[in-house]
Amino acid sequence: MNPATRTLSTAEARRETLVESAVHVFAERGFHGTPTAEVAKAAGISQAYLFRLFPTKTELYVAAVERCFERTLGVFQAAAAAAEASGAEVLPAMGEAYAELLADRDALLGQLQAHAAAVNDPAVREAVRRGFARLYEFVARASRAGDDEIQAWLAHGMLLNVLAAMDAQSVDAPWARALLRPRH
Amino acid sequence: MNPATRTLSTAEARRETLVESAVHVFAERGFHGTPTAEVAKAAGISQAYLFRLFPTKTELYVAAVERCFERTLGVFQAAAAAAEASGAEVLPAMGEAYAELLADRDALLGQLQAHAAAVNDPAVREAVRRGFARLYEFVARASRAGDDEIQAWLAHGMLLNVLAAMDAQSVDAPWARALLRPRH
DNA sequence: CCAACCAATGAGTAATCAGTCACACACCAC
DNA sequence: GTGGTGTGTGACTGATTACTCATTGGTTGG
Repeated sequence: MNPATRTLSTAEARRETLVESAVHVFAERGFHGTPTAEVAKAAGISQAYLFRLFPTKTELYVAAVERCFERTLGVFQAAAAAAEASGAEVLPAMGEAYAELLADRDALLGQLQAHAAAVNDPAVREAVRRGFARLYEFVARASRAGDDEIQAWLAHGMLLNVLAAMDAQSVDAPWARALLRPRH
Repeated sequence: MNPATRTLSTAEARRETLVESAVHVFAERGFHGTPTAEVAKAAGISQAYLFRLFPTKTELYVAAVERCFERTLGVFQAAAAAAEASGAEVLPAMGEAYAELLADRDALLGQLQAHAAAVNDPAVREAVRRGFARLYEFVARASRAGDDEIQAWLAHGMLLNVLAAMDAQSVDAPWARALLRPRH
């Protein structure tokens, strides 16, 4: 039967929506704080089927973490391409692209949660390292900036992650205003 | 009886060792990943007594997060005082003090876990905001640096947190070497 | 049409968790 | 010593969790 008129999805399509739902749900409460039942519910499938698609919670989580990094990388790739097309500086353009991620929240908070989970889970730690490596290598190649500049740029990104986690945008205090201020 | 020869501790002393143990244990696996029984065991008390000293797990966790920030702040205060005494620049001296925290790991990873837990727990979020505010205000006052400089300095700290979480020090790759390199 | 395959689930289960409670023992003032 | 106060625990409990299994029913090639 034509896949478009099927009532059953293919396992691959289900896996795809499951991972997207997982990114969203894990972003709020993290690996340990989010029950698999909740991820299944968000994806519109039964908990039993979740475990058929991903044999363990950790494997699903790793897939979600990888998706987070892919989405982040995608945003920066698009920003870099746009900057090169218009002849603008690549690194500042990618910095401004962070605003898109801040609006989304999922990719940013998902990374933050992944960093926390990486501390004592080897599989997550490997996934985070791979994601970081790809991000660094892309930025280094696309921006042609020096190591110091890239380091400072990535550090600023990590600061934005943390400020997003504590919702600094809704704090009216000097420290919040100073730290959220865009660099010039 | 002389407190030194008591076999029972005072509740206050127990609370103190409990919080210190909590900082250590929560640093590895975070709020949701760490059972209260494990914290009690690390502190050498029963789980029942833990709940007498702190009525909920969240209250204990908030106390541990506050302790993390106090320890971090203490390290920077000491570094700033030493720098002023020797006439050195304050901000770089505090940056080098990060090495002490990296060796300890508890305070650094504790903060990282707190950032993750802050996303959906209002009490933790408030504690993290308070800690961040105090840290920022101390650095601003002690270093007399401009907002941009402080922002970059704190951002670099957040990057070090993340690199500690993924144990980048034991990764032999260009990205790890580049990001761990001290700024000049 | 049918047989083999695959998507999908309801209803579990054993383990773990935060939090409770009744009770034991140490300390100290009198 | 005795009684009152504070320290400390073993033994629970009800809820939640990751994960399983038997089964149903849609889909497809021949």
